[in-house]
Amino acid sequence: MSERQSYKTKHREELLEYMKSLRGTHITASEVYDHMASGNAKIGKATVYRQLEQMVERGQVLKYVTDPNTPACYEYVPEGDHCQEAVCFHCKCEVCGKLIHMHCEELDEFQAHLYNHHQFSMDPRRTVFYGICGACAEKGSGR
Amino acid sequence: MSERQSYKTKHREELLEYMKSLRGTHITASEVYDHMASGNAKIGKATVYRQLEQMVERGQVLKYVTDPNTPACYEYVPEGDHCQEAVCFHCKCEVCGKLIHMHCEELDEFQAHLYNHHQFSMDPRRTVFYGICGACAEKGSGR
DNA sequence: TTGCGTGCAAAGGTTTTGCATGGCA
DNA sequence: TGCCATGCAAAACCTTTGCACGCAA
Repeated sequence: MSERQSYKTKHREELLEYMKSLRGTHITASEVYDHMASGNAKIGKATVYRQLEQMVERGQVLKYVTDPNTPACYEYVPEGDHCQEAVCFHCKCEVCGKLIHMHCEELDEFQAHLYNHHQFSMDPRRTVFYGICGACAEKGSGR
Repeated sequence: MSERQSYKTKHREELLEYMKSLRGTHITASEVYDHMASGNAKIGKATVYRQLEQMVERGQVLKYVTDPNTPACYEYVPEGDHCQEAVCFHCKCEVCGKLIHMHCEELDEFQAHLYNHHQFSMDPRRTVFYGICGACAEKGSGR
């Protein structure tokens, strides 16, 4: 299986640069598109999707899918962090739909526990915790 | 937070019965719809989606989402495995597709941590941990 | 010159929703 | 009687695709 050729274009660089600048956060394709449109460099929506897809294939960017009817989120993977290093976890609020970033020791510990006691290697890049975020819980309680 | 009422209808029973019969396998909403249509009981597509959604809310069925452009998959959770009292979590092996049920203290603690420190109430009925099970990891290591 | 990259608009496919009607309790 | 369930079709949504042109190598 031969890798497909790829050219180094201005758009590719700009997009990757933007993704890098968001280090530690995720973003949807639409948001990327909007951002690029608001700047001086206007990039078509299809191109955004195509470039993002390529970045995912190269492992430069992670893609999170939560629901079929919700836009996918993309996140830049810092150079050194490739593979197992500390990756972010995500929580998805079922009320407001927000995808929340998370990074904490307890999670790492729990992951280790899963591996040591249950022989299960959880993949944080695929796993999303569903539930209700604090803000929505507050509003909802007064329902 | 009050649970919403729900009636016991013929369609609900038939759908749940069908999901049960698929024990150990997942299926898409469309496939469920097609199956029901081929039988004598014709059930509307919207109803299939709505019932499946309710089953997910009750923890009777798990929902898997892979890609935004791919239909979601549903899988029945065997009775014995979803315990009423203690909450049950699920791990899904991405290699063999096996659904693993578990509940352990560490998990409960982690859930509590999420709530206390991140104000996030995780819903174990909707959350699925993706990863690789012990058996597959062993086989895979010789890759 | 070759073949990937790009833009636009249209297509594609799944899931949701509106609304009137039917059925459970 | 009061709600929930259902069906149908239309709507909504994100994402992909077709095609002609531009640009990297």
